[in-house]
Amino acid sequence: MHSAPHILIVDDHRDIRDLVSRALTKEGFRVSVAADGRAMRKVLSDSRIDLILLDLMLPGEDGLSLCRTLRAESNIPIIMLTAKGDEVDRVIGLEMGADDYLPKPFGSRELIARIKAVLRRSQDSPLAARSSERAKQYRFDRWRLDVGARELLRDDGVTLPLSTGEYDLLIALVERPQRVLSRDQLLDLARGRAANALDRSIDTQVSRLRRKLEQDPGDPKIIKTVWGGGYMFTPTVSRE
Amino acid sequence: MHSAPHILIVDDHRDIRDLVSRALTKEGFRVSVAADGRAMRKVLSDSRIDLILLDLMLPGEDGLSLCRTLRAESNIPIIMLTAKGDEVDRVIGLEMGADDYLPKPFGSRELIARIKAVLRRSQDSPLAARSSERAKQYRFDRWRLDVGARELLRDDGVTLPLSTGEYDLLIALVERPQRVLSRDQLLDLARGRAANALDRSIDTQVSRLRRKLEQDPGDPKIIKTVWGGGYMFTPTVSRE
DNA sequence: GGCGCCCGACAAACTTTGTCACAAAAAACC
DNA sequence: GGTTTTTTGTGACAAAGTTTGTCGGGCGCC
Repeated sequence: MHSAPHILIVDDHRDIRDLVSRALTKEGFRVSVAADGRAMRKVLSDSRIDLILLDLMLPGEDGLSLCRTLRAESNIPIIMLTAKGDEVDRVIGLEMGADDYLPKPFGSRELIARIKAVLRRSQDSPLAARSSERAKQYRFDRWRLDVGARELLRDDGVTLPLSTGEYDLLIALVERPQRVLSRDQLLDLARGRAANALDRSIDTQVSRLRRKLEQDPGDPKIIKTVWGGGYMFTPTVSRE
Repeated sequence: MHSAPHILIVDDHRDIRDLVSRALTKEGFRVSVAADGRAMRKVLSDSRIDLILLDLMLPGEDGLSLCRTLRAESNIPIIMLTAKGDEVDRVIGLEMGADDYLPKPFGSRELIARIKAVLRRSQDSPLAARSSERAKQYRFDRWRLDVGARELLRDDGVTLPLSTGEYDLLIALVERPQRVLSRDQLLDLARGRAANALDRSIDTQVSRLRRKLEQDPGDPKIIKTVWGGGYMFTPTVSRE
């Protein structure tokens, strides 16, 4: 990936979030933050995260159980952070599926080195790590999107070929129906990169998708434009 | 083997992983690391490993039971590492099927010597190591791939001859259906070597495979291209 | 109703992939 | 042991896919 990886920091201490966030930003990463599990889930559904820094001690649901939940549904690499440096936590963290473990206090140099190491490792298996696994199908309007076969089927049986870019964008939309998604978000979700000022690539891709799946591309019913906001995927989607 | 062997280090101590990793890389090996059994299995499914360095003491599933499991399903050579230098472990390790045994602390010179010895030994009996896989068949689309006979059979009874390279690539794909595999991964899985910058050999081989097993090689349904990502084997595969 | 900004469309520039021809390497054959 | 045949890798070029630039029209705001 030639674009900056997107790191999510989950920690209830604002000072830590700010400190780490600044260090990572300076290093060129894109950074999001969350103070607890609920906020974490929100960020995960709004953007594509390449790695999570997860504090062990959190209010409400603690880091370990979050880690286990995350592992159950995705392969996003996790680095555990913890104040206690004892062996027990370390072992538990790795058992829960963390990819690495870093005891506080840590220096930013070390943190960055660890992050890069974990990212490098997880990139050896690039797309395998991305979408939640089991073969699925989505149904909406008169369409069926087969995730295993990367195919778009119309109710009358016709198979519409989708390019990789169209497919990735459609998945991002279909998995977040009835929500306004900004171009930035879509670019992040579908391509894993940030937008630069005059970025029209999402517009172009939406236009191509509409041409393929709208009955009247001039009056779109499925992917609607939200003026000044982005796009919204309006049909109800059923997962199978 | 004219290409660098790929060694997997399984140890929960980061410092050991890093140290050994550095020593082996300097020696010209390709290296992957894993902190526990889960990570180990992930690496094994994503790449072709020529030898495993397995720590006896691991969080969760311990080294001995991992060793036994590994032996049950593959013949990858294993060198056991252990902190306790007593005789008992050594005997147990070898009984579990390890190919060699190395007590910590060990020097990198000694480690490398043992690795080379084990690799040499396992290459002396290359086919013995391979054919112990019980004869299998894979079915997909209208094809049947007979692993024992290295034959590709179409439902109408026609046998399609496959070259060694085509066969190896097809096996790599068939064993990882519905997953995007990068060219690097495929090269590693099918040829056991790393890619150099302008490597088009996988493209060519995929093209040749498509010509043989797709109905319309111009619009492939079985091996799909993921633009910027690699290839994906889309049919559901059943093992017999 | 006019103004400025956002969006859609199209084309140009660029990147990635497919395939061909041929050379190199490996295997088979005599 | 040398020659023929088959298979595999490589570079070139065409085709497909994606991003960027530009322009005109439409939308909201005043």
